[in-house]
Amino acid sequence: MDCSSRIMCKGGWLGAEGFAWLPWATVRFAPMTSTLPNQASDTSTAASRAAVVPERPALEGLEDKWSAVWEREQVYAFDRSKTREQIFAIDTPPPTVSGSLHVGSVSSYTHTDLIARYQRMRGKEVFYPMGWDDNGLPTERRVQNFFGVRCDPSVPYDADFAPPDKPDAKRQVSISRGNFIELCERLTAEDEVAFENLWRQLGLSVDWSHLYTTIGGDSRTASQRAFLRNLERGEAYQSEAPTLWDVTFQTAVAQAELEAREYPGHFYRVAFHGPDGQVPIETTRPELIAACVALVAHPDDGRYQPLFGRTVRTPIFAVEVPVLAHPAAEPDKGAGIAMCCTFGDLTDVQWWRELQLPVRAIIGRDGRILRDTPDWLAADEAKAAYGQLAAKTTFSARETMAALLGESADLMGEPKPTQRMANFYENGDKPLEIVATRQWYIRNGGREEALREAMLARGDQITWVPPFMKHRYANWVRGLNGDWLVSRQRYFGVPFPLWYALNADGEPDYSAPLRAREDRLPVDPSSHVPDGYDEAQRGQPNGFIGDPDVMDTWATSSLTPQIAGGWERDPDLFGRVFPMDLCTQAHEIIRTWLFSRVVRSHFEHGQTPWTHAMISGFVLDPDRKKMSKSKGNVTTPADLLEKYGSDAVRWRAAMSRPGLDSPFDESQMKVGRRLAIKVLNASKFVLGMGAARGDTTAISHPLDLAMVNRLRQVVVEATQAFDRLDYTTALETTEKFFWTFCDDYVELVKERAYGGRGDSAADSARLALNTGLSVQLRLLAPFLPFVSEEVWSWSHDGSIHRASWPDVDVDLPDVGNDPDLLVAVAEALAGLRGVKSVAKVSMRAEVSHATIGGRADRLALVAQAVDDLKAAGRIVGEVEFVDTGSDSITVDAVLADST
RNA sequence: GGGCGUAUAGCUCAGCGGUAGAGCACCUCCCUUACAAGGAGGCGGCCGCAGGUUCGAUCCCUGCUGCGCCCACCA
Repeated sequence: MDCSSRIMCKGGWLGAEGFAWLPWATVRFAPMTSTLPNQASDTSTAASRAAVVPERPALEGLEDKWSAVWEREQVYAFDRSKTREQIFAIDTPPPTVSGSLHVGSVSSYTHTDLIARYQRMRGKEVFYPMGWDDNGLPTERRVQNFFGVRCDPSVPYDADFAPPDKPDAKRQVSISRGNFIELCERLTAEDEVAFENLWRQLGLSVDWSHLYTTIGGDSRTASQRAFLRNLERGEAYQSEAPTLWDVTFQTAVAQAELEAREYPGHFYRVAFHGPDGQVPIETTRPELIAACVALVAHPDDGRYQPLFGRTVRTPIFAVEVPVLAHPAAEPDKGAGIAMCCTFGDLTDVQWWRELQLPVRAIIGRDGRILRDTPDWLAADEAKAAYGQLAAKTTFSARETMAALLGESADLMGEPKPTQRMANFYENGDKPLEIVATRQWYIRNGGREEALREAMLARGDQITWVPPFMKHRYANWVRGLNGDWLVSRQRYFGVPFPLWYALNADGEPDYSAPLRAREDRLPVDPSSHVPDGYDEAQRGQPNGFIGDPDVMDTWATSSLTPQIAGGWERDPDLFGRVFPMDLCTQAHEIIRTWLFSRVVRSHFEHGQTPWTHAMISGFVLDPDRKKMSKSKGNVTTPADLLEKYGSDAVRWRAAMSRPGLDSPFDESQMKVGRRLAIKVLNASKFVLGMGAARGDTTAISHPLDLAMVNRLRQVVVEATQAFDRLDYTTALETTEKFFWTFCDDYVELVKERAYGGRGDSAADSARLALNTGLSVQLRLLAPFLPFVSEEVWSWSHDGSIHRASWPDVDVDLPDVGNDPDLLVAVAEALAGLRGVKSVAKVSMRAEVSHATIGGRADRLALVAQAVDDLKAAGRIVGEVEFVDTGSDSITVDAVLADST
């Protein structure tokens, strides 16, 4: 070995005995345990198979290559022979198929996959199914236009049906619900292929044999069974009540699907006619004056107290309505007295209910003013005025009313423009109306304190990541103002498994629904017949009709753990995966998907559906606005994956922590790509270094031992981070070490590994390099599944994704060496580089004399690896150590050229 | 209006009672036999504002302010 350099000592602290234990004299590490681990032998064979390392490794093509291999070898197949304790089960959101996947989806699903891959390498059998949410309105609309058909539930199923050759949007063919669903399935199947391909390209380690769709048979069966049981236990009920109604889709919608948006309008100051003169009110909806049932003011409002208990006459229609007191009226809003109509808003509903007012509805399900003149309008002038409104949309009826009020001098002053917030269906573009209809509800705590508390308690049983997301859940549950409205007046959804008997007059008896038997599910009540009836009795007096409605899409997706887990369909499987370990999703659907699953699981199983909920943030556009298709600021993920590689995009996703929104920044993708390329090149170097003799016990050089010990710390930290679902810290810890490994450690040991200082010294370096690489590849595998698999394949037969997660007791000998040795030597090397950089010379420039300053104990560490430092720093002359007492290592160097 | 989060370098973000950190960007230099799709070095901060606790506060407490999200808000 090269001992030609003299170690000089100024302070006298570095006596000859200080080097007695230097590693080339004595090997100092704990002996390996008798059971030599697999990975240790792997690393020793790794170098010998280096012939397969490609000459110029590249990222291009790795996605196609490895996703095909993973599929062929069923690397991610779930082994259902494992017990519940050995299994890690994940409930992941089924993407809406008729939408499109965006970078936010890619980010969020990657987060799930990181955990899945980590748990799999930790030895868990991971149950990671995927679903497609193809059940819902967007699909319906698309199918109608694409095929030129419309669903008519009264039409019987036609097994030989074929869609029109030339779709005619204006003359859509009426088809049965069964046929309509078949067309929906046919169209969504194409989208689902594209979705699956994208997920495979992204590297999601899903077991595709467990794929489900929310409109598929298993989902229909599970949805109907769960509903029937809710009904049986009294958790589901029907009610005829004012309901939020979307006039475009002509369906009821639930509280969870509302979105408040700004909506332009005007305040109209309108005179009602009181016994003592005019009573002005302010309204934004004068078209509802015909539906007015009362005026309401606050009980303490002195202005209106004289009117309480008396009546006033409505303008134009001359209907006498009472003036009533209710605390929900706000004196400082508008005129302080409001007209209560059936129904203009939810406050109207409250007044109507609590003041026991009559129903005077004038808006139909199509959002237009009812055609027939209501019977409460008696005066001829009133009937004439109504005739001008009938069949108009609310918008044009409002204009007509304003004109009429102007003519009758009941409009006081000019209407004042205003921006008000109005409730919209989240997928709709017109404000919701309120229409009294018969609907199905599932209890969710919105009306019962005890159930609400139970749901809050369920929230407490879940471990939330990040923890503050629990507030979102609690906030929502506390703010519920009614039960969950689950029926929709639509077709492409799961039908209610119910029929209603018709009496002699052909009127349905809603009080005693005819229920489908569980063993006949799934049923379509428009095609199937209830027990005891035959098809000929459908719609006939004393016969039956099917329930025409379908369930809310969330009524199905609220059962994804049950659907994916085989509830009642495959009890053996269900017993192994439920309750699940993890649910992952974005924060926007805590109120819908997450909460509704808790509700269903609470009723059916008496527990939460999973133990942990990991909530992703959004990917925002560069201006920190939420990305949305309507804004046109969506970046398509396929292009990104193509341009930078999936590993790079996954890296970017992994850098955003759970629950935190993160702006999209394409330059970040380059950073991830650089890491992936670095993995290729560093691996090529290490594996191309040649064979090393022995196992990890032959690692003997102090620098190598320090690297190994530092890596032990990294493994512990990354593992602890992953265990608390903090994948970002796991990545940062690993990556930071990896760059040090490449930039400092590899550079320091390069010459020695090439054999420049003898076989024993070379073996130590090569073994440490191989061990270090093996461990780091496995630490990186969840993040960079493609490049890590590629590199692993150069020296292994099996998949890295089924290799074991690094274990300090198995992979890395505990050598009791100070990990700071690597840090201190790297600082010294950086100092040498700094000198050269300032002198603007090549890093290859030789150094004739170097003076290294620092605290004595750290200098002693540097001294142990001074041979490698001299090689890497091209120091041809002496190295002098000076005790400066400072924590940091400083370097002065004389360049050979300038001496 | 209620709730939650957030405010640190030009950008994206760590840190968190003890002398301010990383990556990107920018500037300078270097073709070095794993990697020029590289490498090395450097410039760059009233750690939002104001109080308080403390020997000491970017960190803990209080109050403001900005930004974001969720909820409520249709007279």
